[in-house]
Amino acid sequence: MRFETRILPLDLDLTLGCGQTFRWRKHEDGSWQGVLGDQLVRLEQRGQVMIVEAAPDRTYAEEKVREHFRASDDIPAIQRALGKDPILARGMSDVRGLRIVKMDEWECLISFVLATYANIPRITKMIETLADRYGEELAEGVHSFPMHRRLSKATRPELARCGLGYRAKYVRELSARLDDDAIEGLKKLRYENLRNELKGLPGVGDKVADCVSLFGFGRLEAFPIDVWMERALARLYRQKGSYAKLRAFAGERFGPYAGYAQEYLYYNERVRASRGACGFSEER
DNA sequence: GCCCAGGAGTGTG
DNA sequence: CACACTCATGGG
Repeated sequence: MRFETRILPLDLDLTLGCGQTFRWRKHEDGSWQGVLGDQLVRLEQRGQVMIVEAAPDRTYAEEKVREHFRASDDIPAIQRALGKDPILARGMSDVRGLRIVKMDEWECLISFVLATYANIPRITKMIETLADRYGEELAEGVHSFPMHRRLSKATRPELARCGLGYRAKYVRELSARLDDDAIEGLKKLRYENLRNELKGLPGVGDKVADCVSLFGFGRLEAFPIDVWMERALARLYRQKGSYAKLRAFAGERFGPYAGYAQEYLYYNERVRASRGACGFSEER
C-alpha cells in the first residue's frame, strides 16, 4: 500500500545518510528502504510530501514512520533555541531537514554496542547478519532486527560466527541482564538516571550510553562524543579534555536540545568537512 | 598482506 | 584522573 505523509521539515538524504542509523538503504531511484519494527518501509521524498510504501495497515505504518522521524519535534523552535549560540546560528539553515531519529531501544542498544571499535561497513554487516539469522523474514532477503526473546537464545559461539568478535560476549550478557520489562523500566527514568543504568551494562561506556539515550530512548539532552565530535568541539569551541568535561560543556552550552546540536556539528564535521565545506565556523 | 576502525574494560602510575 | 594495553575481525 502506498500513501503520503508530511513531516516538516525533513530531508531524507541528510537524516538517513549521516550515520545515525545503520539499516536504511538508498535505492538507485533515490528512495530509501528500511525496517521499522516488523514493518518493511520504502520512502520517497517529493518536495514537501513523503511517499510511504508499506504493508498492510496504513495507520500502523504511518505511526511507525512518524515516530521514527520524531514528527512532533518542533524544529523551528529547537533551532531558535540553539540559534542563541552564534556558532550554530551560522550554519543551521543548511541542516533544517536533518532530524534526530527514534530507534527501537533494544535494537539501538545492541547496534551501538556492536559499533565499538568497528567501522561503518562492518557495523552494517554485523547488524544485517544478526537480522538475517535471528530476525523475522519480512520480504525476500529482508529481516527485522531480532527481538530480545529470540536473540537471547543465541549462544556465544553462534554470535561470534556472525562476525561480532569480542562483542559476542556483550550481546550475550546484555540478553541475560535485560528483558522487555527491564527496558520498559528504563524508559521511565530521567536522562541522568537512564544514562547511569546504561553505563552499568556490559559493553556500554560513556559514548554508547549517550547514543542509546539519544537515538533509542529519545532523550534530546544527550550529547554523544566520539572522535568526530572531539574535533568539532576543539575546532569550533576550543574545548578539549575528558569525556566528562566536554559533556558538561555541551550540557551547559546547548541545554535540552544538545542532541540536535550534536547532530548538526557531527554532520558538519564528518560529511561537509570531507567535501571541504564548512557551514559552521568559529568566531573571530 | 597491511592497516585500522564512531570504544570499553582493566590495570597501573 | 590520565594513560597504556588488550580485545577479535573484516572491510578498504
